[in-house]
Amino acid sequence: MTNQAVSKDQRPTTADRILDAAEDLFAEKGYSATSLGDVADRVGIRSPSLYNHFKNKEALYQAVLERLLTEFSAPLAELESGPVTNDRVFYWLETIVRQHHANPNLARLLQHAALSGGPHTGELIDRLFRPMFEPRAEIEGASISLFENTGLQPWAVMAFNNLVMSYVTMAPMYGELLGLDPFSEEALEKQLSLIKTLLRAVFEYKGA
Amino acid sequence: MTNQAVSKDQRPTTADRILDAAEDLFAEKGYSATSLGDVADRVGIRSPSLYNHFKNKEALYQAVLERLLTEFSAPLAELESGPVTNDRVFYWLETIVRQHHANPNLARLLQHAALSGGPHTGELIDRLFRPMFEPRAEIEGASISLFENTGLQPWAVMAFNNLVMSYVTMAPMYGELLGLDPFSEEALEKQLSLIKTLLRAVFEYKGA
DNA sequence: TCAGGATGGGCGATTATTCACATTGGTCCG
DNA sequence: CGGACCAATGTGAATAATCGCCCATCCTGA
Repeated sequence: MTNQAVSKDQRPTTADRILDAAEDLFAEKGYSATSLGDVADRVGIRSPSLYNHFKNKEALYQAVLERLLTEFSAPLAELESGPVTNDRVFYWLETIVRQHHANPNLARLLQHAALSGGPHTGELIDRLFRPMFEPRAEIEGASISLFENTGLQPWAVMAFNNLVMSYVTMAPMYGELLGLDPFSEEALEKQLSLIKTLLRAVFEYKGA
Repeated sequence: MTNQAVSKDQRPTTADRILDAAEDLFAEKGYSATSLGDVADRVGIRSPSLYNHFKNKEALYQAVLERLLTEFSAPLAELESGPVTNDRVFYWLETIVRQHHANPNLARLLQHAALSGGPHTGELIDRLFRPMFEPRAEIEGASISLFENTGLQPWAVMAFNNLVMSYVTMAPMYGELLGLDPFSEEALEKQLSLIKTLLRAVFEYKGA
């Protein structure tokens, strides 16, 4: 939240403040349950003023989505820029966990889209998930024997991705059960160590 | 969906048909994005008729939730009725995976509630998750060494639960990536074998 | 002076909810 | 057996609130 404008101006432009507010609200309530009145209230303006910056509600949503997608696309591109080794998978996983922890809104937006299967989902699939399932993404080296001939590897990719994203979308509900604010620094460390442990267990597992 | 009335009548009552329709719609769109007109249309009546069976929209939602919670509460109660061994954890996990696969609506409803953090979440926590985190739920036997002194065990419980539920809420989005209808029999087997493999890797993992 | 941005007012559509009324099926009574 | 009652259920019309969106107007800073 509170993404800053890139220019060296000190104050973010109105359009950016609208994007910030809309991002939070779309992520929390979903597209149709978010009213432009709510967005305007949060920015501190009246709702007709929004139309000075965005054509309509749908365009505002698209702009929010665009900003989030570019923000999150870097790590995966980086991973694919070289050979996919165990170490680099670890590093990539840690990066996206930290990224979703720092800004949970993309995961939440994605979850809303997946649930209501709206028209936005197609683009999300192509830009976020498709690259992960390219044949390119096979893990090199013989170190991963667990899913070798089972056809389960794409399913494992999906599972680990779900694990990262559902932490963001579900953890708030577990908050008091765990006795820890899920978005605290301490919780981040715990979730990182859990996920890395799982990944290590997968990598080092030698058949039954 | 299409939960049948328990009585030996052949035709489900109108109230049940309303519950069926509302369950699907609430699960898909969430509470506020679901209109009573949509529900009525799906049942084949006019929206004012709904008020002959439920006091208002909120009461309808509560009734849907109640029916789902009782439907899903059996397996966990069963698990807790005896010593928690590895084998019984496997069996429990398989049972709830099959259950969510057969009716994805509880997971979807839960995800909506978690995202918008509405007033419904408290009850859900208490009735579904709290039991899993009771001290009772420690796994007996020395076979699980992975999380022994790390304090990660509740986090692992959350992680596996997220894994099961996010399959239901996210898999439709992966559908074409996996090349398989996520709710087909074949996909169920794949997801079962993946989750059991992960659990086995966790159980059998012996330190770093 | 002028353009970008904010505003109040208002329009048409949708929503949850209410209410008076029609229809129905079954039960009781003569 | 027939008709009178009744409770349950469905319906159209209407209401108040909210929503996305448009427009004429106004303010302000360069």
